Amino acid sequence: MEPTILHADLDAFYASVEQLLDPALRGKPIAVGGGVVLAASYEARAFGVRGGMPGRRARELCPGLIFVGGHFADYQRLGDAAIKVLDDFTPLVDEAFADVAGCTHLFGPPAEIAATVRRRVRAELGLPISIGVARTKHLAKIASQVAKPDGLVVVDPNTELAFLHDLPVGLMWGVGPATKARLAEIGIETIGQLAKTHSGALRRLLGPATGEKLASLAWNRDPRKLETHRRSHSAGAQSALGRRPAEARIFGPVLLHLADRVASRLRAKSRPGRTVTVRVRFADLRAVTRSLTLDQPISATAMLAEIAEELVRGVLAANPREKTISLLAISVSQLEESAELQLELPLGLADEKQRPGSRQGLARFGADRAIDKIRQRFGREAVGYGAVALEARRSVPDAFRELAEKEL
DNA sequence: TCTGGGGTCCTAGGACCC
DNA sequence: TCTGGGGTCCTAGGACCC
Repeated sequence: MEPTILHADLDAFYASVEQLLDPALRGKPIAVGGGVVLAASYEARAFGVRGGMPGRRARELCPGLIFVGGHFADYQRLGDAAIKVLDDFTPLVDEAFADVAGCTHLFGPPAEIAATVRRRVRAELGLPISIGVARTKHLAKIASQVAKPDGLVVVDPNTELAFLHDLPVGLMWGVGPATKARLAEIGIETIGQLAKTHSGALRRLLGPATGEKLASLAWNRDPRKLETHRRSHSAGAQSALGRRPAEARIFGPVLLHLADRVASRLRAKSRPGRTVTVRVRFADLRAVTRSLTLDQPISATAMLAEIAEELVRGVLAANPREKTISLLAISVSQLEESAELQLELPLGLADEKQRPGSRQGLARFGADRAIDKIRQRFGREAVGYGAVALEARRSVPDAFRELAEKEL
């Protein structure tokens, strides 16, 4: 069987865009971000600079490092444009994967299609992109990592295991820092060593699900298909706060802003949810979550904010020694597939704690609808809750947040 | 002057029902 | 009355991915 699955990955994406926009940055070590590195150019990576690293640490590693602000709208535009190039070949596109099995009669063998995609992205967008081609998603993904930077790797179906087994386990799907460390403890560094380990031992070491999954991935027996229409199961928002007192005057406005972000997305897609989860991170980065599942789904901003605030108060009451918070998050899950107008009414609170009178409920529903409409016409910033107080403290622009949002 | 933001999946214990 | 088992839902925490 021919390898027909492509995985395309833009190299050091944000950093490459910055070097595209400003030729003076080309060939130089740059980092996108400030307090934390969101992306580093290959020149910076050579010094050990990595995404997610505190800016200060990055500067220590690479004294000449240039920080750039971040053109988030351009990342969005160019990322979409790259996916669009894949779309020109096949409708079977799932994130950065594409299955070209059905279009080789039009465009030639997969390797040729991959080469064309790379040429076009370079010519039309000015960006380097690496592509892996294989029979399975997992192998294609690994091949694209091996192809970096700016390369193409096609995995011959006859030598799949030979290709896979020489590589480090860290390249596998599902192997992050924790699993990698656990495997290292029993002497496993390569995918080949993992493959030769008894699956019972893996299950005991990593749990039944992870053990089973890694064993099947290591033997390339993971027939996962491309999914073109996945729906989200949750929607959330979070905000890092630095170090702030754990007081209502601080967390109240933040929660209102987060609730607004989440609830307006739920309303836009008519997908209210039943479970509200908050996450509170303390000064020492220890995080605690607390959740509540309602009888009825909700998508009203004020309702979500009130429930979230109750949950946060519960967390703080249970951790009386914590006086400082460093992050707050709200997530809504158990999303309903469809929402009639009825369900939008905030009558969902199951218990006696706070059931808003129906007049108040209707008024709030009207307020949400009015805000949604104004934003549709004039943009997100035109009107909102508590946004003014937050503007100065926000560590990351909303444009960056929107980049990470998935379609609900 | 230590660590961004939006998601998914897995695990494990307890409640509750049959 | 005591004991056993399975299924489902909820909650909390952790690991991982993009």
